[in-house]
Amino acid sequence: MKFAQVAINLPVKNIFQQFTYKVPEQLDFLAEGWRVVVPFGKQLLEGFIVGEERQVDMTLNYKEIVDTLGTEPWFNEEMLTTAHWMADYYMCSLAEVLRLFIPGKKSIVTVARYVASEECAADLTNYEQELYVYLQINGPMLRKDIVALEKGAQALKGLITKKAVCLDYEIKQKIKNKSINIYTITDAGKEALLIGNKRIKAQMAALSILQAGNKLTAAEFAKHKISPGTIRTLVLKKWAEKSEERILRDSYRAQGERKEILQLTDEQKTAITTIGVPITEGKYQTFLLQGITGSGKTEVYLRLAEKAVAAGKQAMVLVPEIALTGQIIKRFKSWFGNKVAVAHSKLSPGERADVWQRMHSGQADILIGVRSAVFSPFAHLGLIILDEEHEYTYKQEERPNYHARKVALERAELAQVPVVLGSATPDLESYYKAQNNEYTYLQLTKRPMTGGRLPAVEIVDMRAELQSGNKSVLSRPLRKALTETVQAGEQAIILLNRRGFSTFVMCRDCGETITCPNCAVALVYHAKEKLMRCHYCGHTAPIPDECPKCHSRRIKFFGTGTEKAEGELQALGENIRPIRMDQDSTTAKFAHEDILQSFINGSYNVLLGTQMVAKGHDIPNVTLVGVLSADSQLNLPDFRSGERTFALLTQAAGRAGRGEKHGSVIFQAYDADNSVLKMAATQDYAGFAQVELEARKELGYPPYTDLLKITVLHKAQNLGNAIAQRIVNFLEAQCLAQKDNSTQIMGPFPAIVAMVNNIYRINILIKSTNMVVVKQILMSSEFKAVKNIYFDVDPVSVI
DNA sequence: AGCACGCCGACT
DNA sequence: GTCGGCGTGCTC
Repeated sequence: MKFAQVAINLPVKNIFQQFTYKVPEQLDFLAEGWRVVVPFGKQLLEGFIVGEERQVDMTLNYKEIVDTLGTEPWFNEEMLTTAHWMADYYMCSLAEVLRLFIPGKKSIVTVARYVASEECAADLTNYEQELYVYLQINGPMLRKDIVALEKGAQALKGLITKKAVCLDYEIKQKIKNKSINIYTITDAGKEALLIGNKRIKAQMAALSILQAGNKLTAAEFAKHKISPGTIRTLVLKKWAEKSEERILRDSYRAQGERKEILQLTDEQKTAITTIGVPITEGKYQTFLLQGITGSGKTEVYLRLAEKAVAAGKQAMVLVPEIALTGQIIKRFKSWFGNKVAVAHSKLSPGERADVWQRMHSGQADILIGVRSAVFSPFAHLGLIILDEEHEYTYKQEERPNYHARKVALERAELAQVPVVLGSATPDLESYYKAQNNEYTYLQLTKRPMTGGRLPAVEIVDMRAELQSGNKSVLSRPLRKALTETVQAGEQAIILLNRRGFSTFVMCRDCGETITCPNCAVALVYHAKEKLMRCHYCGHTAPIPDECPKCHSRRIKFFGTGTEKAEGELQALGENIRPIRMDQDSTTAKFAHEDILQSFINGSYNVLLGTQMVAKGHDIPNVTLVGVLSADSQLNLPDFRSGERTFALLTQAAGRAGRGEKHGSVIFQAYDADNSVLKMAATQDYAGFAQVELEARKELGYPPYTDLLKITVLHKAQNLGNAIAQRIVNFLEAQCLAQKDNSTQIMGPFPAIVAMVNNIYRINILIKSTNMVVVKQILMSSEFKAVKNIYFDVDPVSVI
């Protein structure tokens, strides 16, 4: 390779091209997939070699690759192909995508300093001369320090043009490998041990331990009461050898538990056998595993992973959120011990690098991780599992707006491995594909524990409650059920649907609400901090005692937050001991686990919180689940609001009656006749899917079309609108020119939250059955690199 | 991202 | 007339 195409590791969206670099002779082993250090402009940056450049323009003066990062290529062919596909599909640059495949955003930091050149032929001005001498005396200086000097910027500019200074780079590897000294016995040592020597007892003891233990660390020697001095002597005598070994940090190491082998149902056995075939054969095939809550999907995952491991392969297990996945991690750890690596967003770049290194080197067999784990390197990938595949946390809401499921499927096809998509309430797109035999559909319909009994669900009409004089957030049936549950020594979960439950302030006389001055949203009342806060920009304001508009003192607090609900629960009686779990109470790393633990051990008997109480965990003593305002999300103007509500309610309901006892569920709603609620109450997924799919077909929404959301951000509303309108006009003209009637352009219209931090947000929504062409049109237009324009391919939310 | 270039307002 | 504001464009 004489010349290489290099993608530069820069977090910018407007560099779409690759750059050509000369490969110096001493680095002629370089090939595709290597990470390198290259000069770029005035800086040294990390680059990714993505190919060989054969058509070189000899009139150009190419720069040379400076150094390598690592001792082998980081990207294999499968990763590079996935990256190319992603850049194309998600409308971004290759470099932007490649960055996702490396742990940490930057791998190197370069510090550039100006050095006075050895000789200086040109005439210098007084200031230049002064700086030149200053540099000679004080040594290399940072640009910012020179500029801080009097007339520094001017003098520096002069010296640069007169070639009297040059840049000196210091490259720092950002990720420090944590390593440890390891001692091994040498042949000479073995011999010495064989001969023996009574006068050096400690050394002989150390040698025999070494011979038995093979590799030992200083800490392990200490356990055997062998001092560091003795070890040093052994190394000096060449009886032992010191080497460095990288230690791979693992924050989940402690979670070891007993391996539990559960009895499998026939359905589970069928699923395991069916999916086992492509695992052993090494073939790409996608399975949709739909299992009702409590039907033992995790057990299936474990057996499948075991099959993969038995075949000498690795498994990637993706989960929506690590905090809600304690159970899965525990079970995998109990089965596979330290062969399990866990990757989540709270890992430091170093820790994440270690986890990925374990997968890359094949030291670990199983990777459990969130969205970003889909980019981990694997030595020999054999299986991909996506748990709760319908969850929207798999979609990245920032650039590049990828969906981990989509990426996983792509990688799986390239690596020829099977994918298992598991869910109780599959994403309608996945379900649709399963219906059309694109995916293999497998079902788990029975609960092994309670013989398939699902909880009884009651829908309570809150309007009727209000009419009969109950102003509380708790309906009478729910109060009654709560009292009975705690009296029976059982536990309850109360889910507050966040939306519609934040407390806002409104004037009773003029109807004015207190809104954020920077964003187009109402401020939320926080009782604990005694202030109003904006949930978008963090702006805070004091609690008003009069209306800012009409100065009326008749101000009312609307809505009910978790805090208020907690108060009402406590008022029910002293038998009720509620604990709250929401964003505010779970900021610490394991606070979530702690709260759950104290609920499980019975210190509290009512768990109250937002969406997170509905997910993941399995508490046998919970027999009652109440959902306050079950329908609040249904009113959002988003075509997926029905699907979201159905999934949430089904999951929440599934928390009741996980143990021996039968569970009951209460949905409180203002629109009690809503068909989505009714179908969620009877857990009728197939019925819901049929109705919903028909509606999607009618309205031209996924899975019948593809969506692309374009957002324009601008501090001036009219200018933003003008840009958006230009995009729409351009697209309409292009579609007309290409006689494309498979594309529908909607908008521009202001986003639901029309302004955040004083920046207006204007949306355009494109529905198309021919999205590839639409993307091509946009990517060859002037709009592709404009910084205020954002493309979101397959948006999760269209509002 | 950095950094240079370039075009307009407030100062020695 | 010069310093320096940040809008724009380029980096093999």
